[in-house]
Amino acid sequence: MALLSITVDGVALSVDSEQRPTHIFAENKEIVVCTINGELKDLWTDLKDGDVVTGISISSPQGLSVLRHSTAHVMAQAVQSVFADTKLGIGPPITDGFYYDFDPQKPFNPDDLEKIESAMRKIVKEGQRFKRRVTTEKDARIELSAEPYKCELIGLKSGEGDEASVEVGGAELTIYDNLGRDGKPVWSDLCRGPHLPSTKHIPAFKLMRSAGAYWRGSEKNPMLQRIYGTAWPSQDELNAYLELLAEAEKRDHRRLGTELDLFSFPEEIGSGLAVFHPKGGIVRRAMEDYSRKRHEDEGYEFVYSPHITKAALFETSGHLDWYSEGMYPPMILDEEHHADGTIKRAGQQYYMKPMNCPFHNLIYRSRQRSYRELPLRLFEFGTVYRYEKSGVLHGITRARGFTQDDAHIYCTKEQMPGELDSLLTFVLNLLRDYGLNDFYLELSTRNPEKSVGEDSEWVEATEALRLAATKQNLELVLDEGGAAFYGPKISVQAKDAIGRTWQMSTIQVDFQLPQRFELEYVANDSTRQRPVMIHRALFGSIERFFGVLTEHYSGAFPPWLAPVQAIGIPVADSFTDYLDGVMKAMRAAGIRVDLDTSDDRMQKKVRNAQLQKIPFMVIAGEEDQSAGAVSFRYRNGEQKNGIPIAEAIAEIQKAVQERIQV
RNA sequence: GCCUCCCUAGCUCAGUGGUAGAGCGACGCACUUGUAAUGCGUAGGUCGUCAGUUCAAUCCUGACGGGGGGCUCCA
Repeated sequence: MALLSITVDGVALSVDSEQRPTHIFAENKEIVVCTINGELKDLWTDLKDGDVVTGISISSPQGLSVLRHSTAHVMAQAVQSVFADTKLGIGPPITDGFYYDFDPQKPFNPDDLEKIESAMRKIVKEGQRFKRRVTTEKDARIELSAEPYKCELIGLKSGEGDEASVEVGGAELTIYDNLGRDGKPVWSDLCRGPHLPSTKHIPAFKLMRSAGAYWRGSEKNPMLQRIYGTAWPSQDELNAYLELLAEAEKRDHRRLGTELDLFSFPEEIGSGLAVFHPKGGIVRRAMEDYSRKRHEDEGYEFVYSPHITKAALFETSGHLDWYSEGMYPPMILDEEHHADGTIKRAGQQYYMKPMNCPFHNLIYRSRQRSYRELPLRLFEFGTVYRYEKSGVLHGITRARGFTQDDAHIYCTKEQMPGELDSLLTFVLNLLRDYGLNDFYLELSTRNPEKSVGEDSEWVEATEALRLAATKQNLELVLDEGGAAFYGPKISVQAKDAIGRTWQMSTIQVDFQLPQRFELEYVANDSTRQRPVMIHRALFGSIERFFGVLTEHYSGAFPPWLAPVQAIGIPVADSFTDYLDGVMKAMRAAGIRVDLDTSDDRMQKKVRNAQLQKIPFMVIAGEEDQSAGAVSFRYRNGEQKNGIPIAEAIAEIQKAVQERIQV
């Protein structure tokens, strides 16, 4: 028997030539796949002399991907066993799980998912081995003649980067056979691999939902049925993941919006159009007031513009050419008709504004501008209307009418780097004030095929953005070619309390609009120059930011944002008058208070206040009254008794002023 | 826009081809209580809208409106 000299996890070993990684790592159940000479391979791969083998744990990022990809295969096998005549699409791993696209006779329903899941459990229990087999394009086409989508993929073998590469992206065209107990293939799928050694290595999985999805991601293609699933190295990790989802559902802003009486979407108004109730109104106003104050401090000037405009403005800006399908259709005014219905006099078209920048440009252009005025920073809480496709609406975070905290900065080329730098610092600090602390930045650069402007302009602006970003000491992710056609941008991504990422602020350089609006300033040498224009929004939309904060805080807003900052709860009715006096003093001190004078027992009042997530419960009974004091109960259940009234007021005021969470 | 599921009281949800029920909430009465639900009672619904099938529709079918989950999109 021949011996091979190989390196395993950095240690030189001699093994006999029959040995494969699965034998070498047999002791360590965590190892489910390996790299051989740097390439990710099955544990069943044949070894050669000199190979460098490294075991990959199921819990590592690569291991998780393989686990999830293999689980997708098991699901596909189960689907075809339960629903014969189902054609296969693709089935890659994704964050936290996997999906597989199918073309079934009938779309799946929730009962089907249960059937599929139990078929999967059977396959997992059988411990089918995943066996790699190299094939040729010709043979594969014959073998997969019943799988039209797979055949389409074979032709795309060289395709890189898209999800289909999981199937056919490797150097060789390969098929994975699942071997039954007798060692014979029970199911096969065109796939690049690698896979777990066997289906028995899938510790914990669950099917989540089915959904429609366009074949290969294009709406021009037929729609397939996608099933999403999740898979984890242990049942505990699966449970933790499911708990996270349950937690996310509990803090869903749409649910909290109803529970806390913040806002609603009356059907009568229309899809994607919200009304804010008094309590939501308080939160929103607190958000706006603080933002306004900070912008004032930062040298912004406040402007206002109308909600509708004649078409010409959006012709100048170009929006009617590019985005008219995203705009509400025009109102036609003053049109006159002949008796036969033909047009006697053409009307004027007015549009709802989908953005504010053209208006701000008109303000800039309303008179001659001097270099001494720059940078000119125009700010507006501008309400815009966009005809979003019905399927994309999502509560208050993706609506058809919303208000941007929109500003446009006009500056000289020389001022741009400094302006971007201070702007980014301002943005991040403001977001921190609202309680978001975990950020990364994304720099979107030019797509040469779809962009306007000079190379030198792009380079200059992109470098200025990059420099500003680098200074923040935050992770910077490059979004190559992801810029809008008119200029590069930085976006701030923020992580919320349960680790979800939200795209927040954007800072965008625009080479297009100053030109289209012929914006100019008079430079110190009397020449006319074109200013640089920077678009920026911190919240993006106030409504969306409201929704994000609601989910981030799970409705338990910090005192400065809370609709009711303190609620008075008498131990019994006889203390209501005393507490009313305390509440009046608090109100006079600028605190938003409520007094619970209902018939409920004190315990019930505490419960209600707790469910309303009110930061301070101010409780008073005999002991407090005789001491001229109150007792606090906080949202976390802690309490503090016998606080003199003045101290109680000071404590609340301090929390509000310092915008701390309690 | 596309696929799919859903719409019953203010909220959360049961239920049936013969015009409906619970819990919470609201309102009333009694009770007067020190940190997450006191008891009793009352009111509240043309079962999203409009058509169709049927002797009969909240239930079946269709269209429309609104919503959920995805896909595509997101200036």
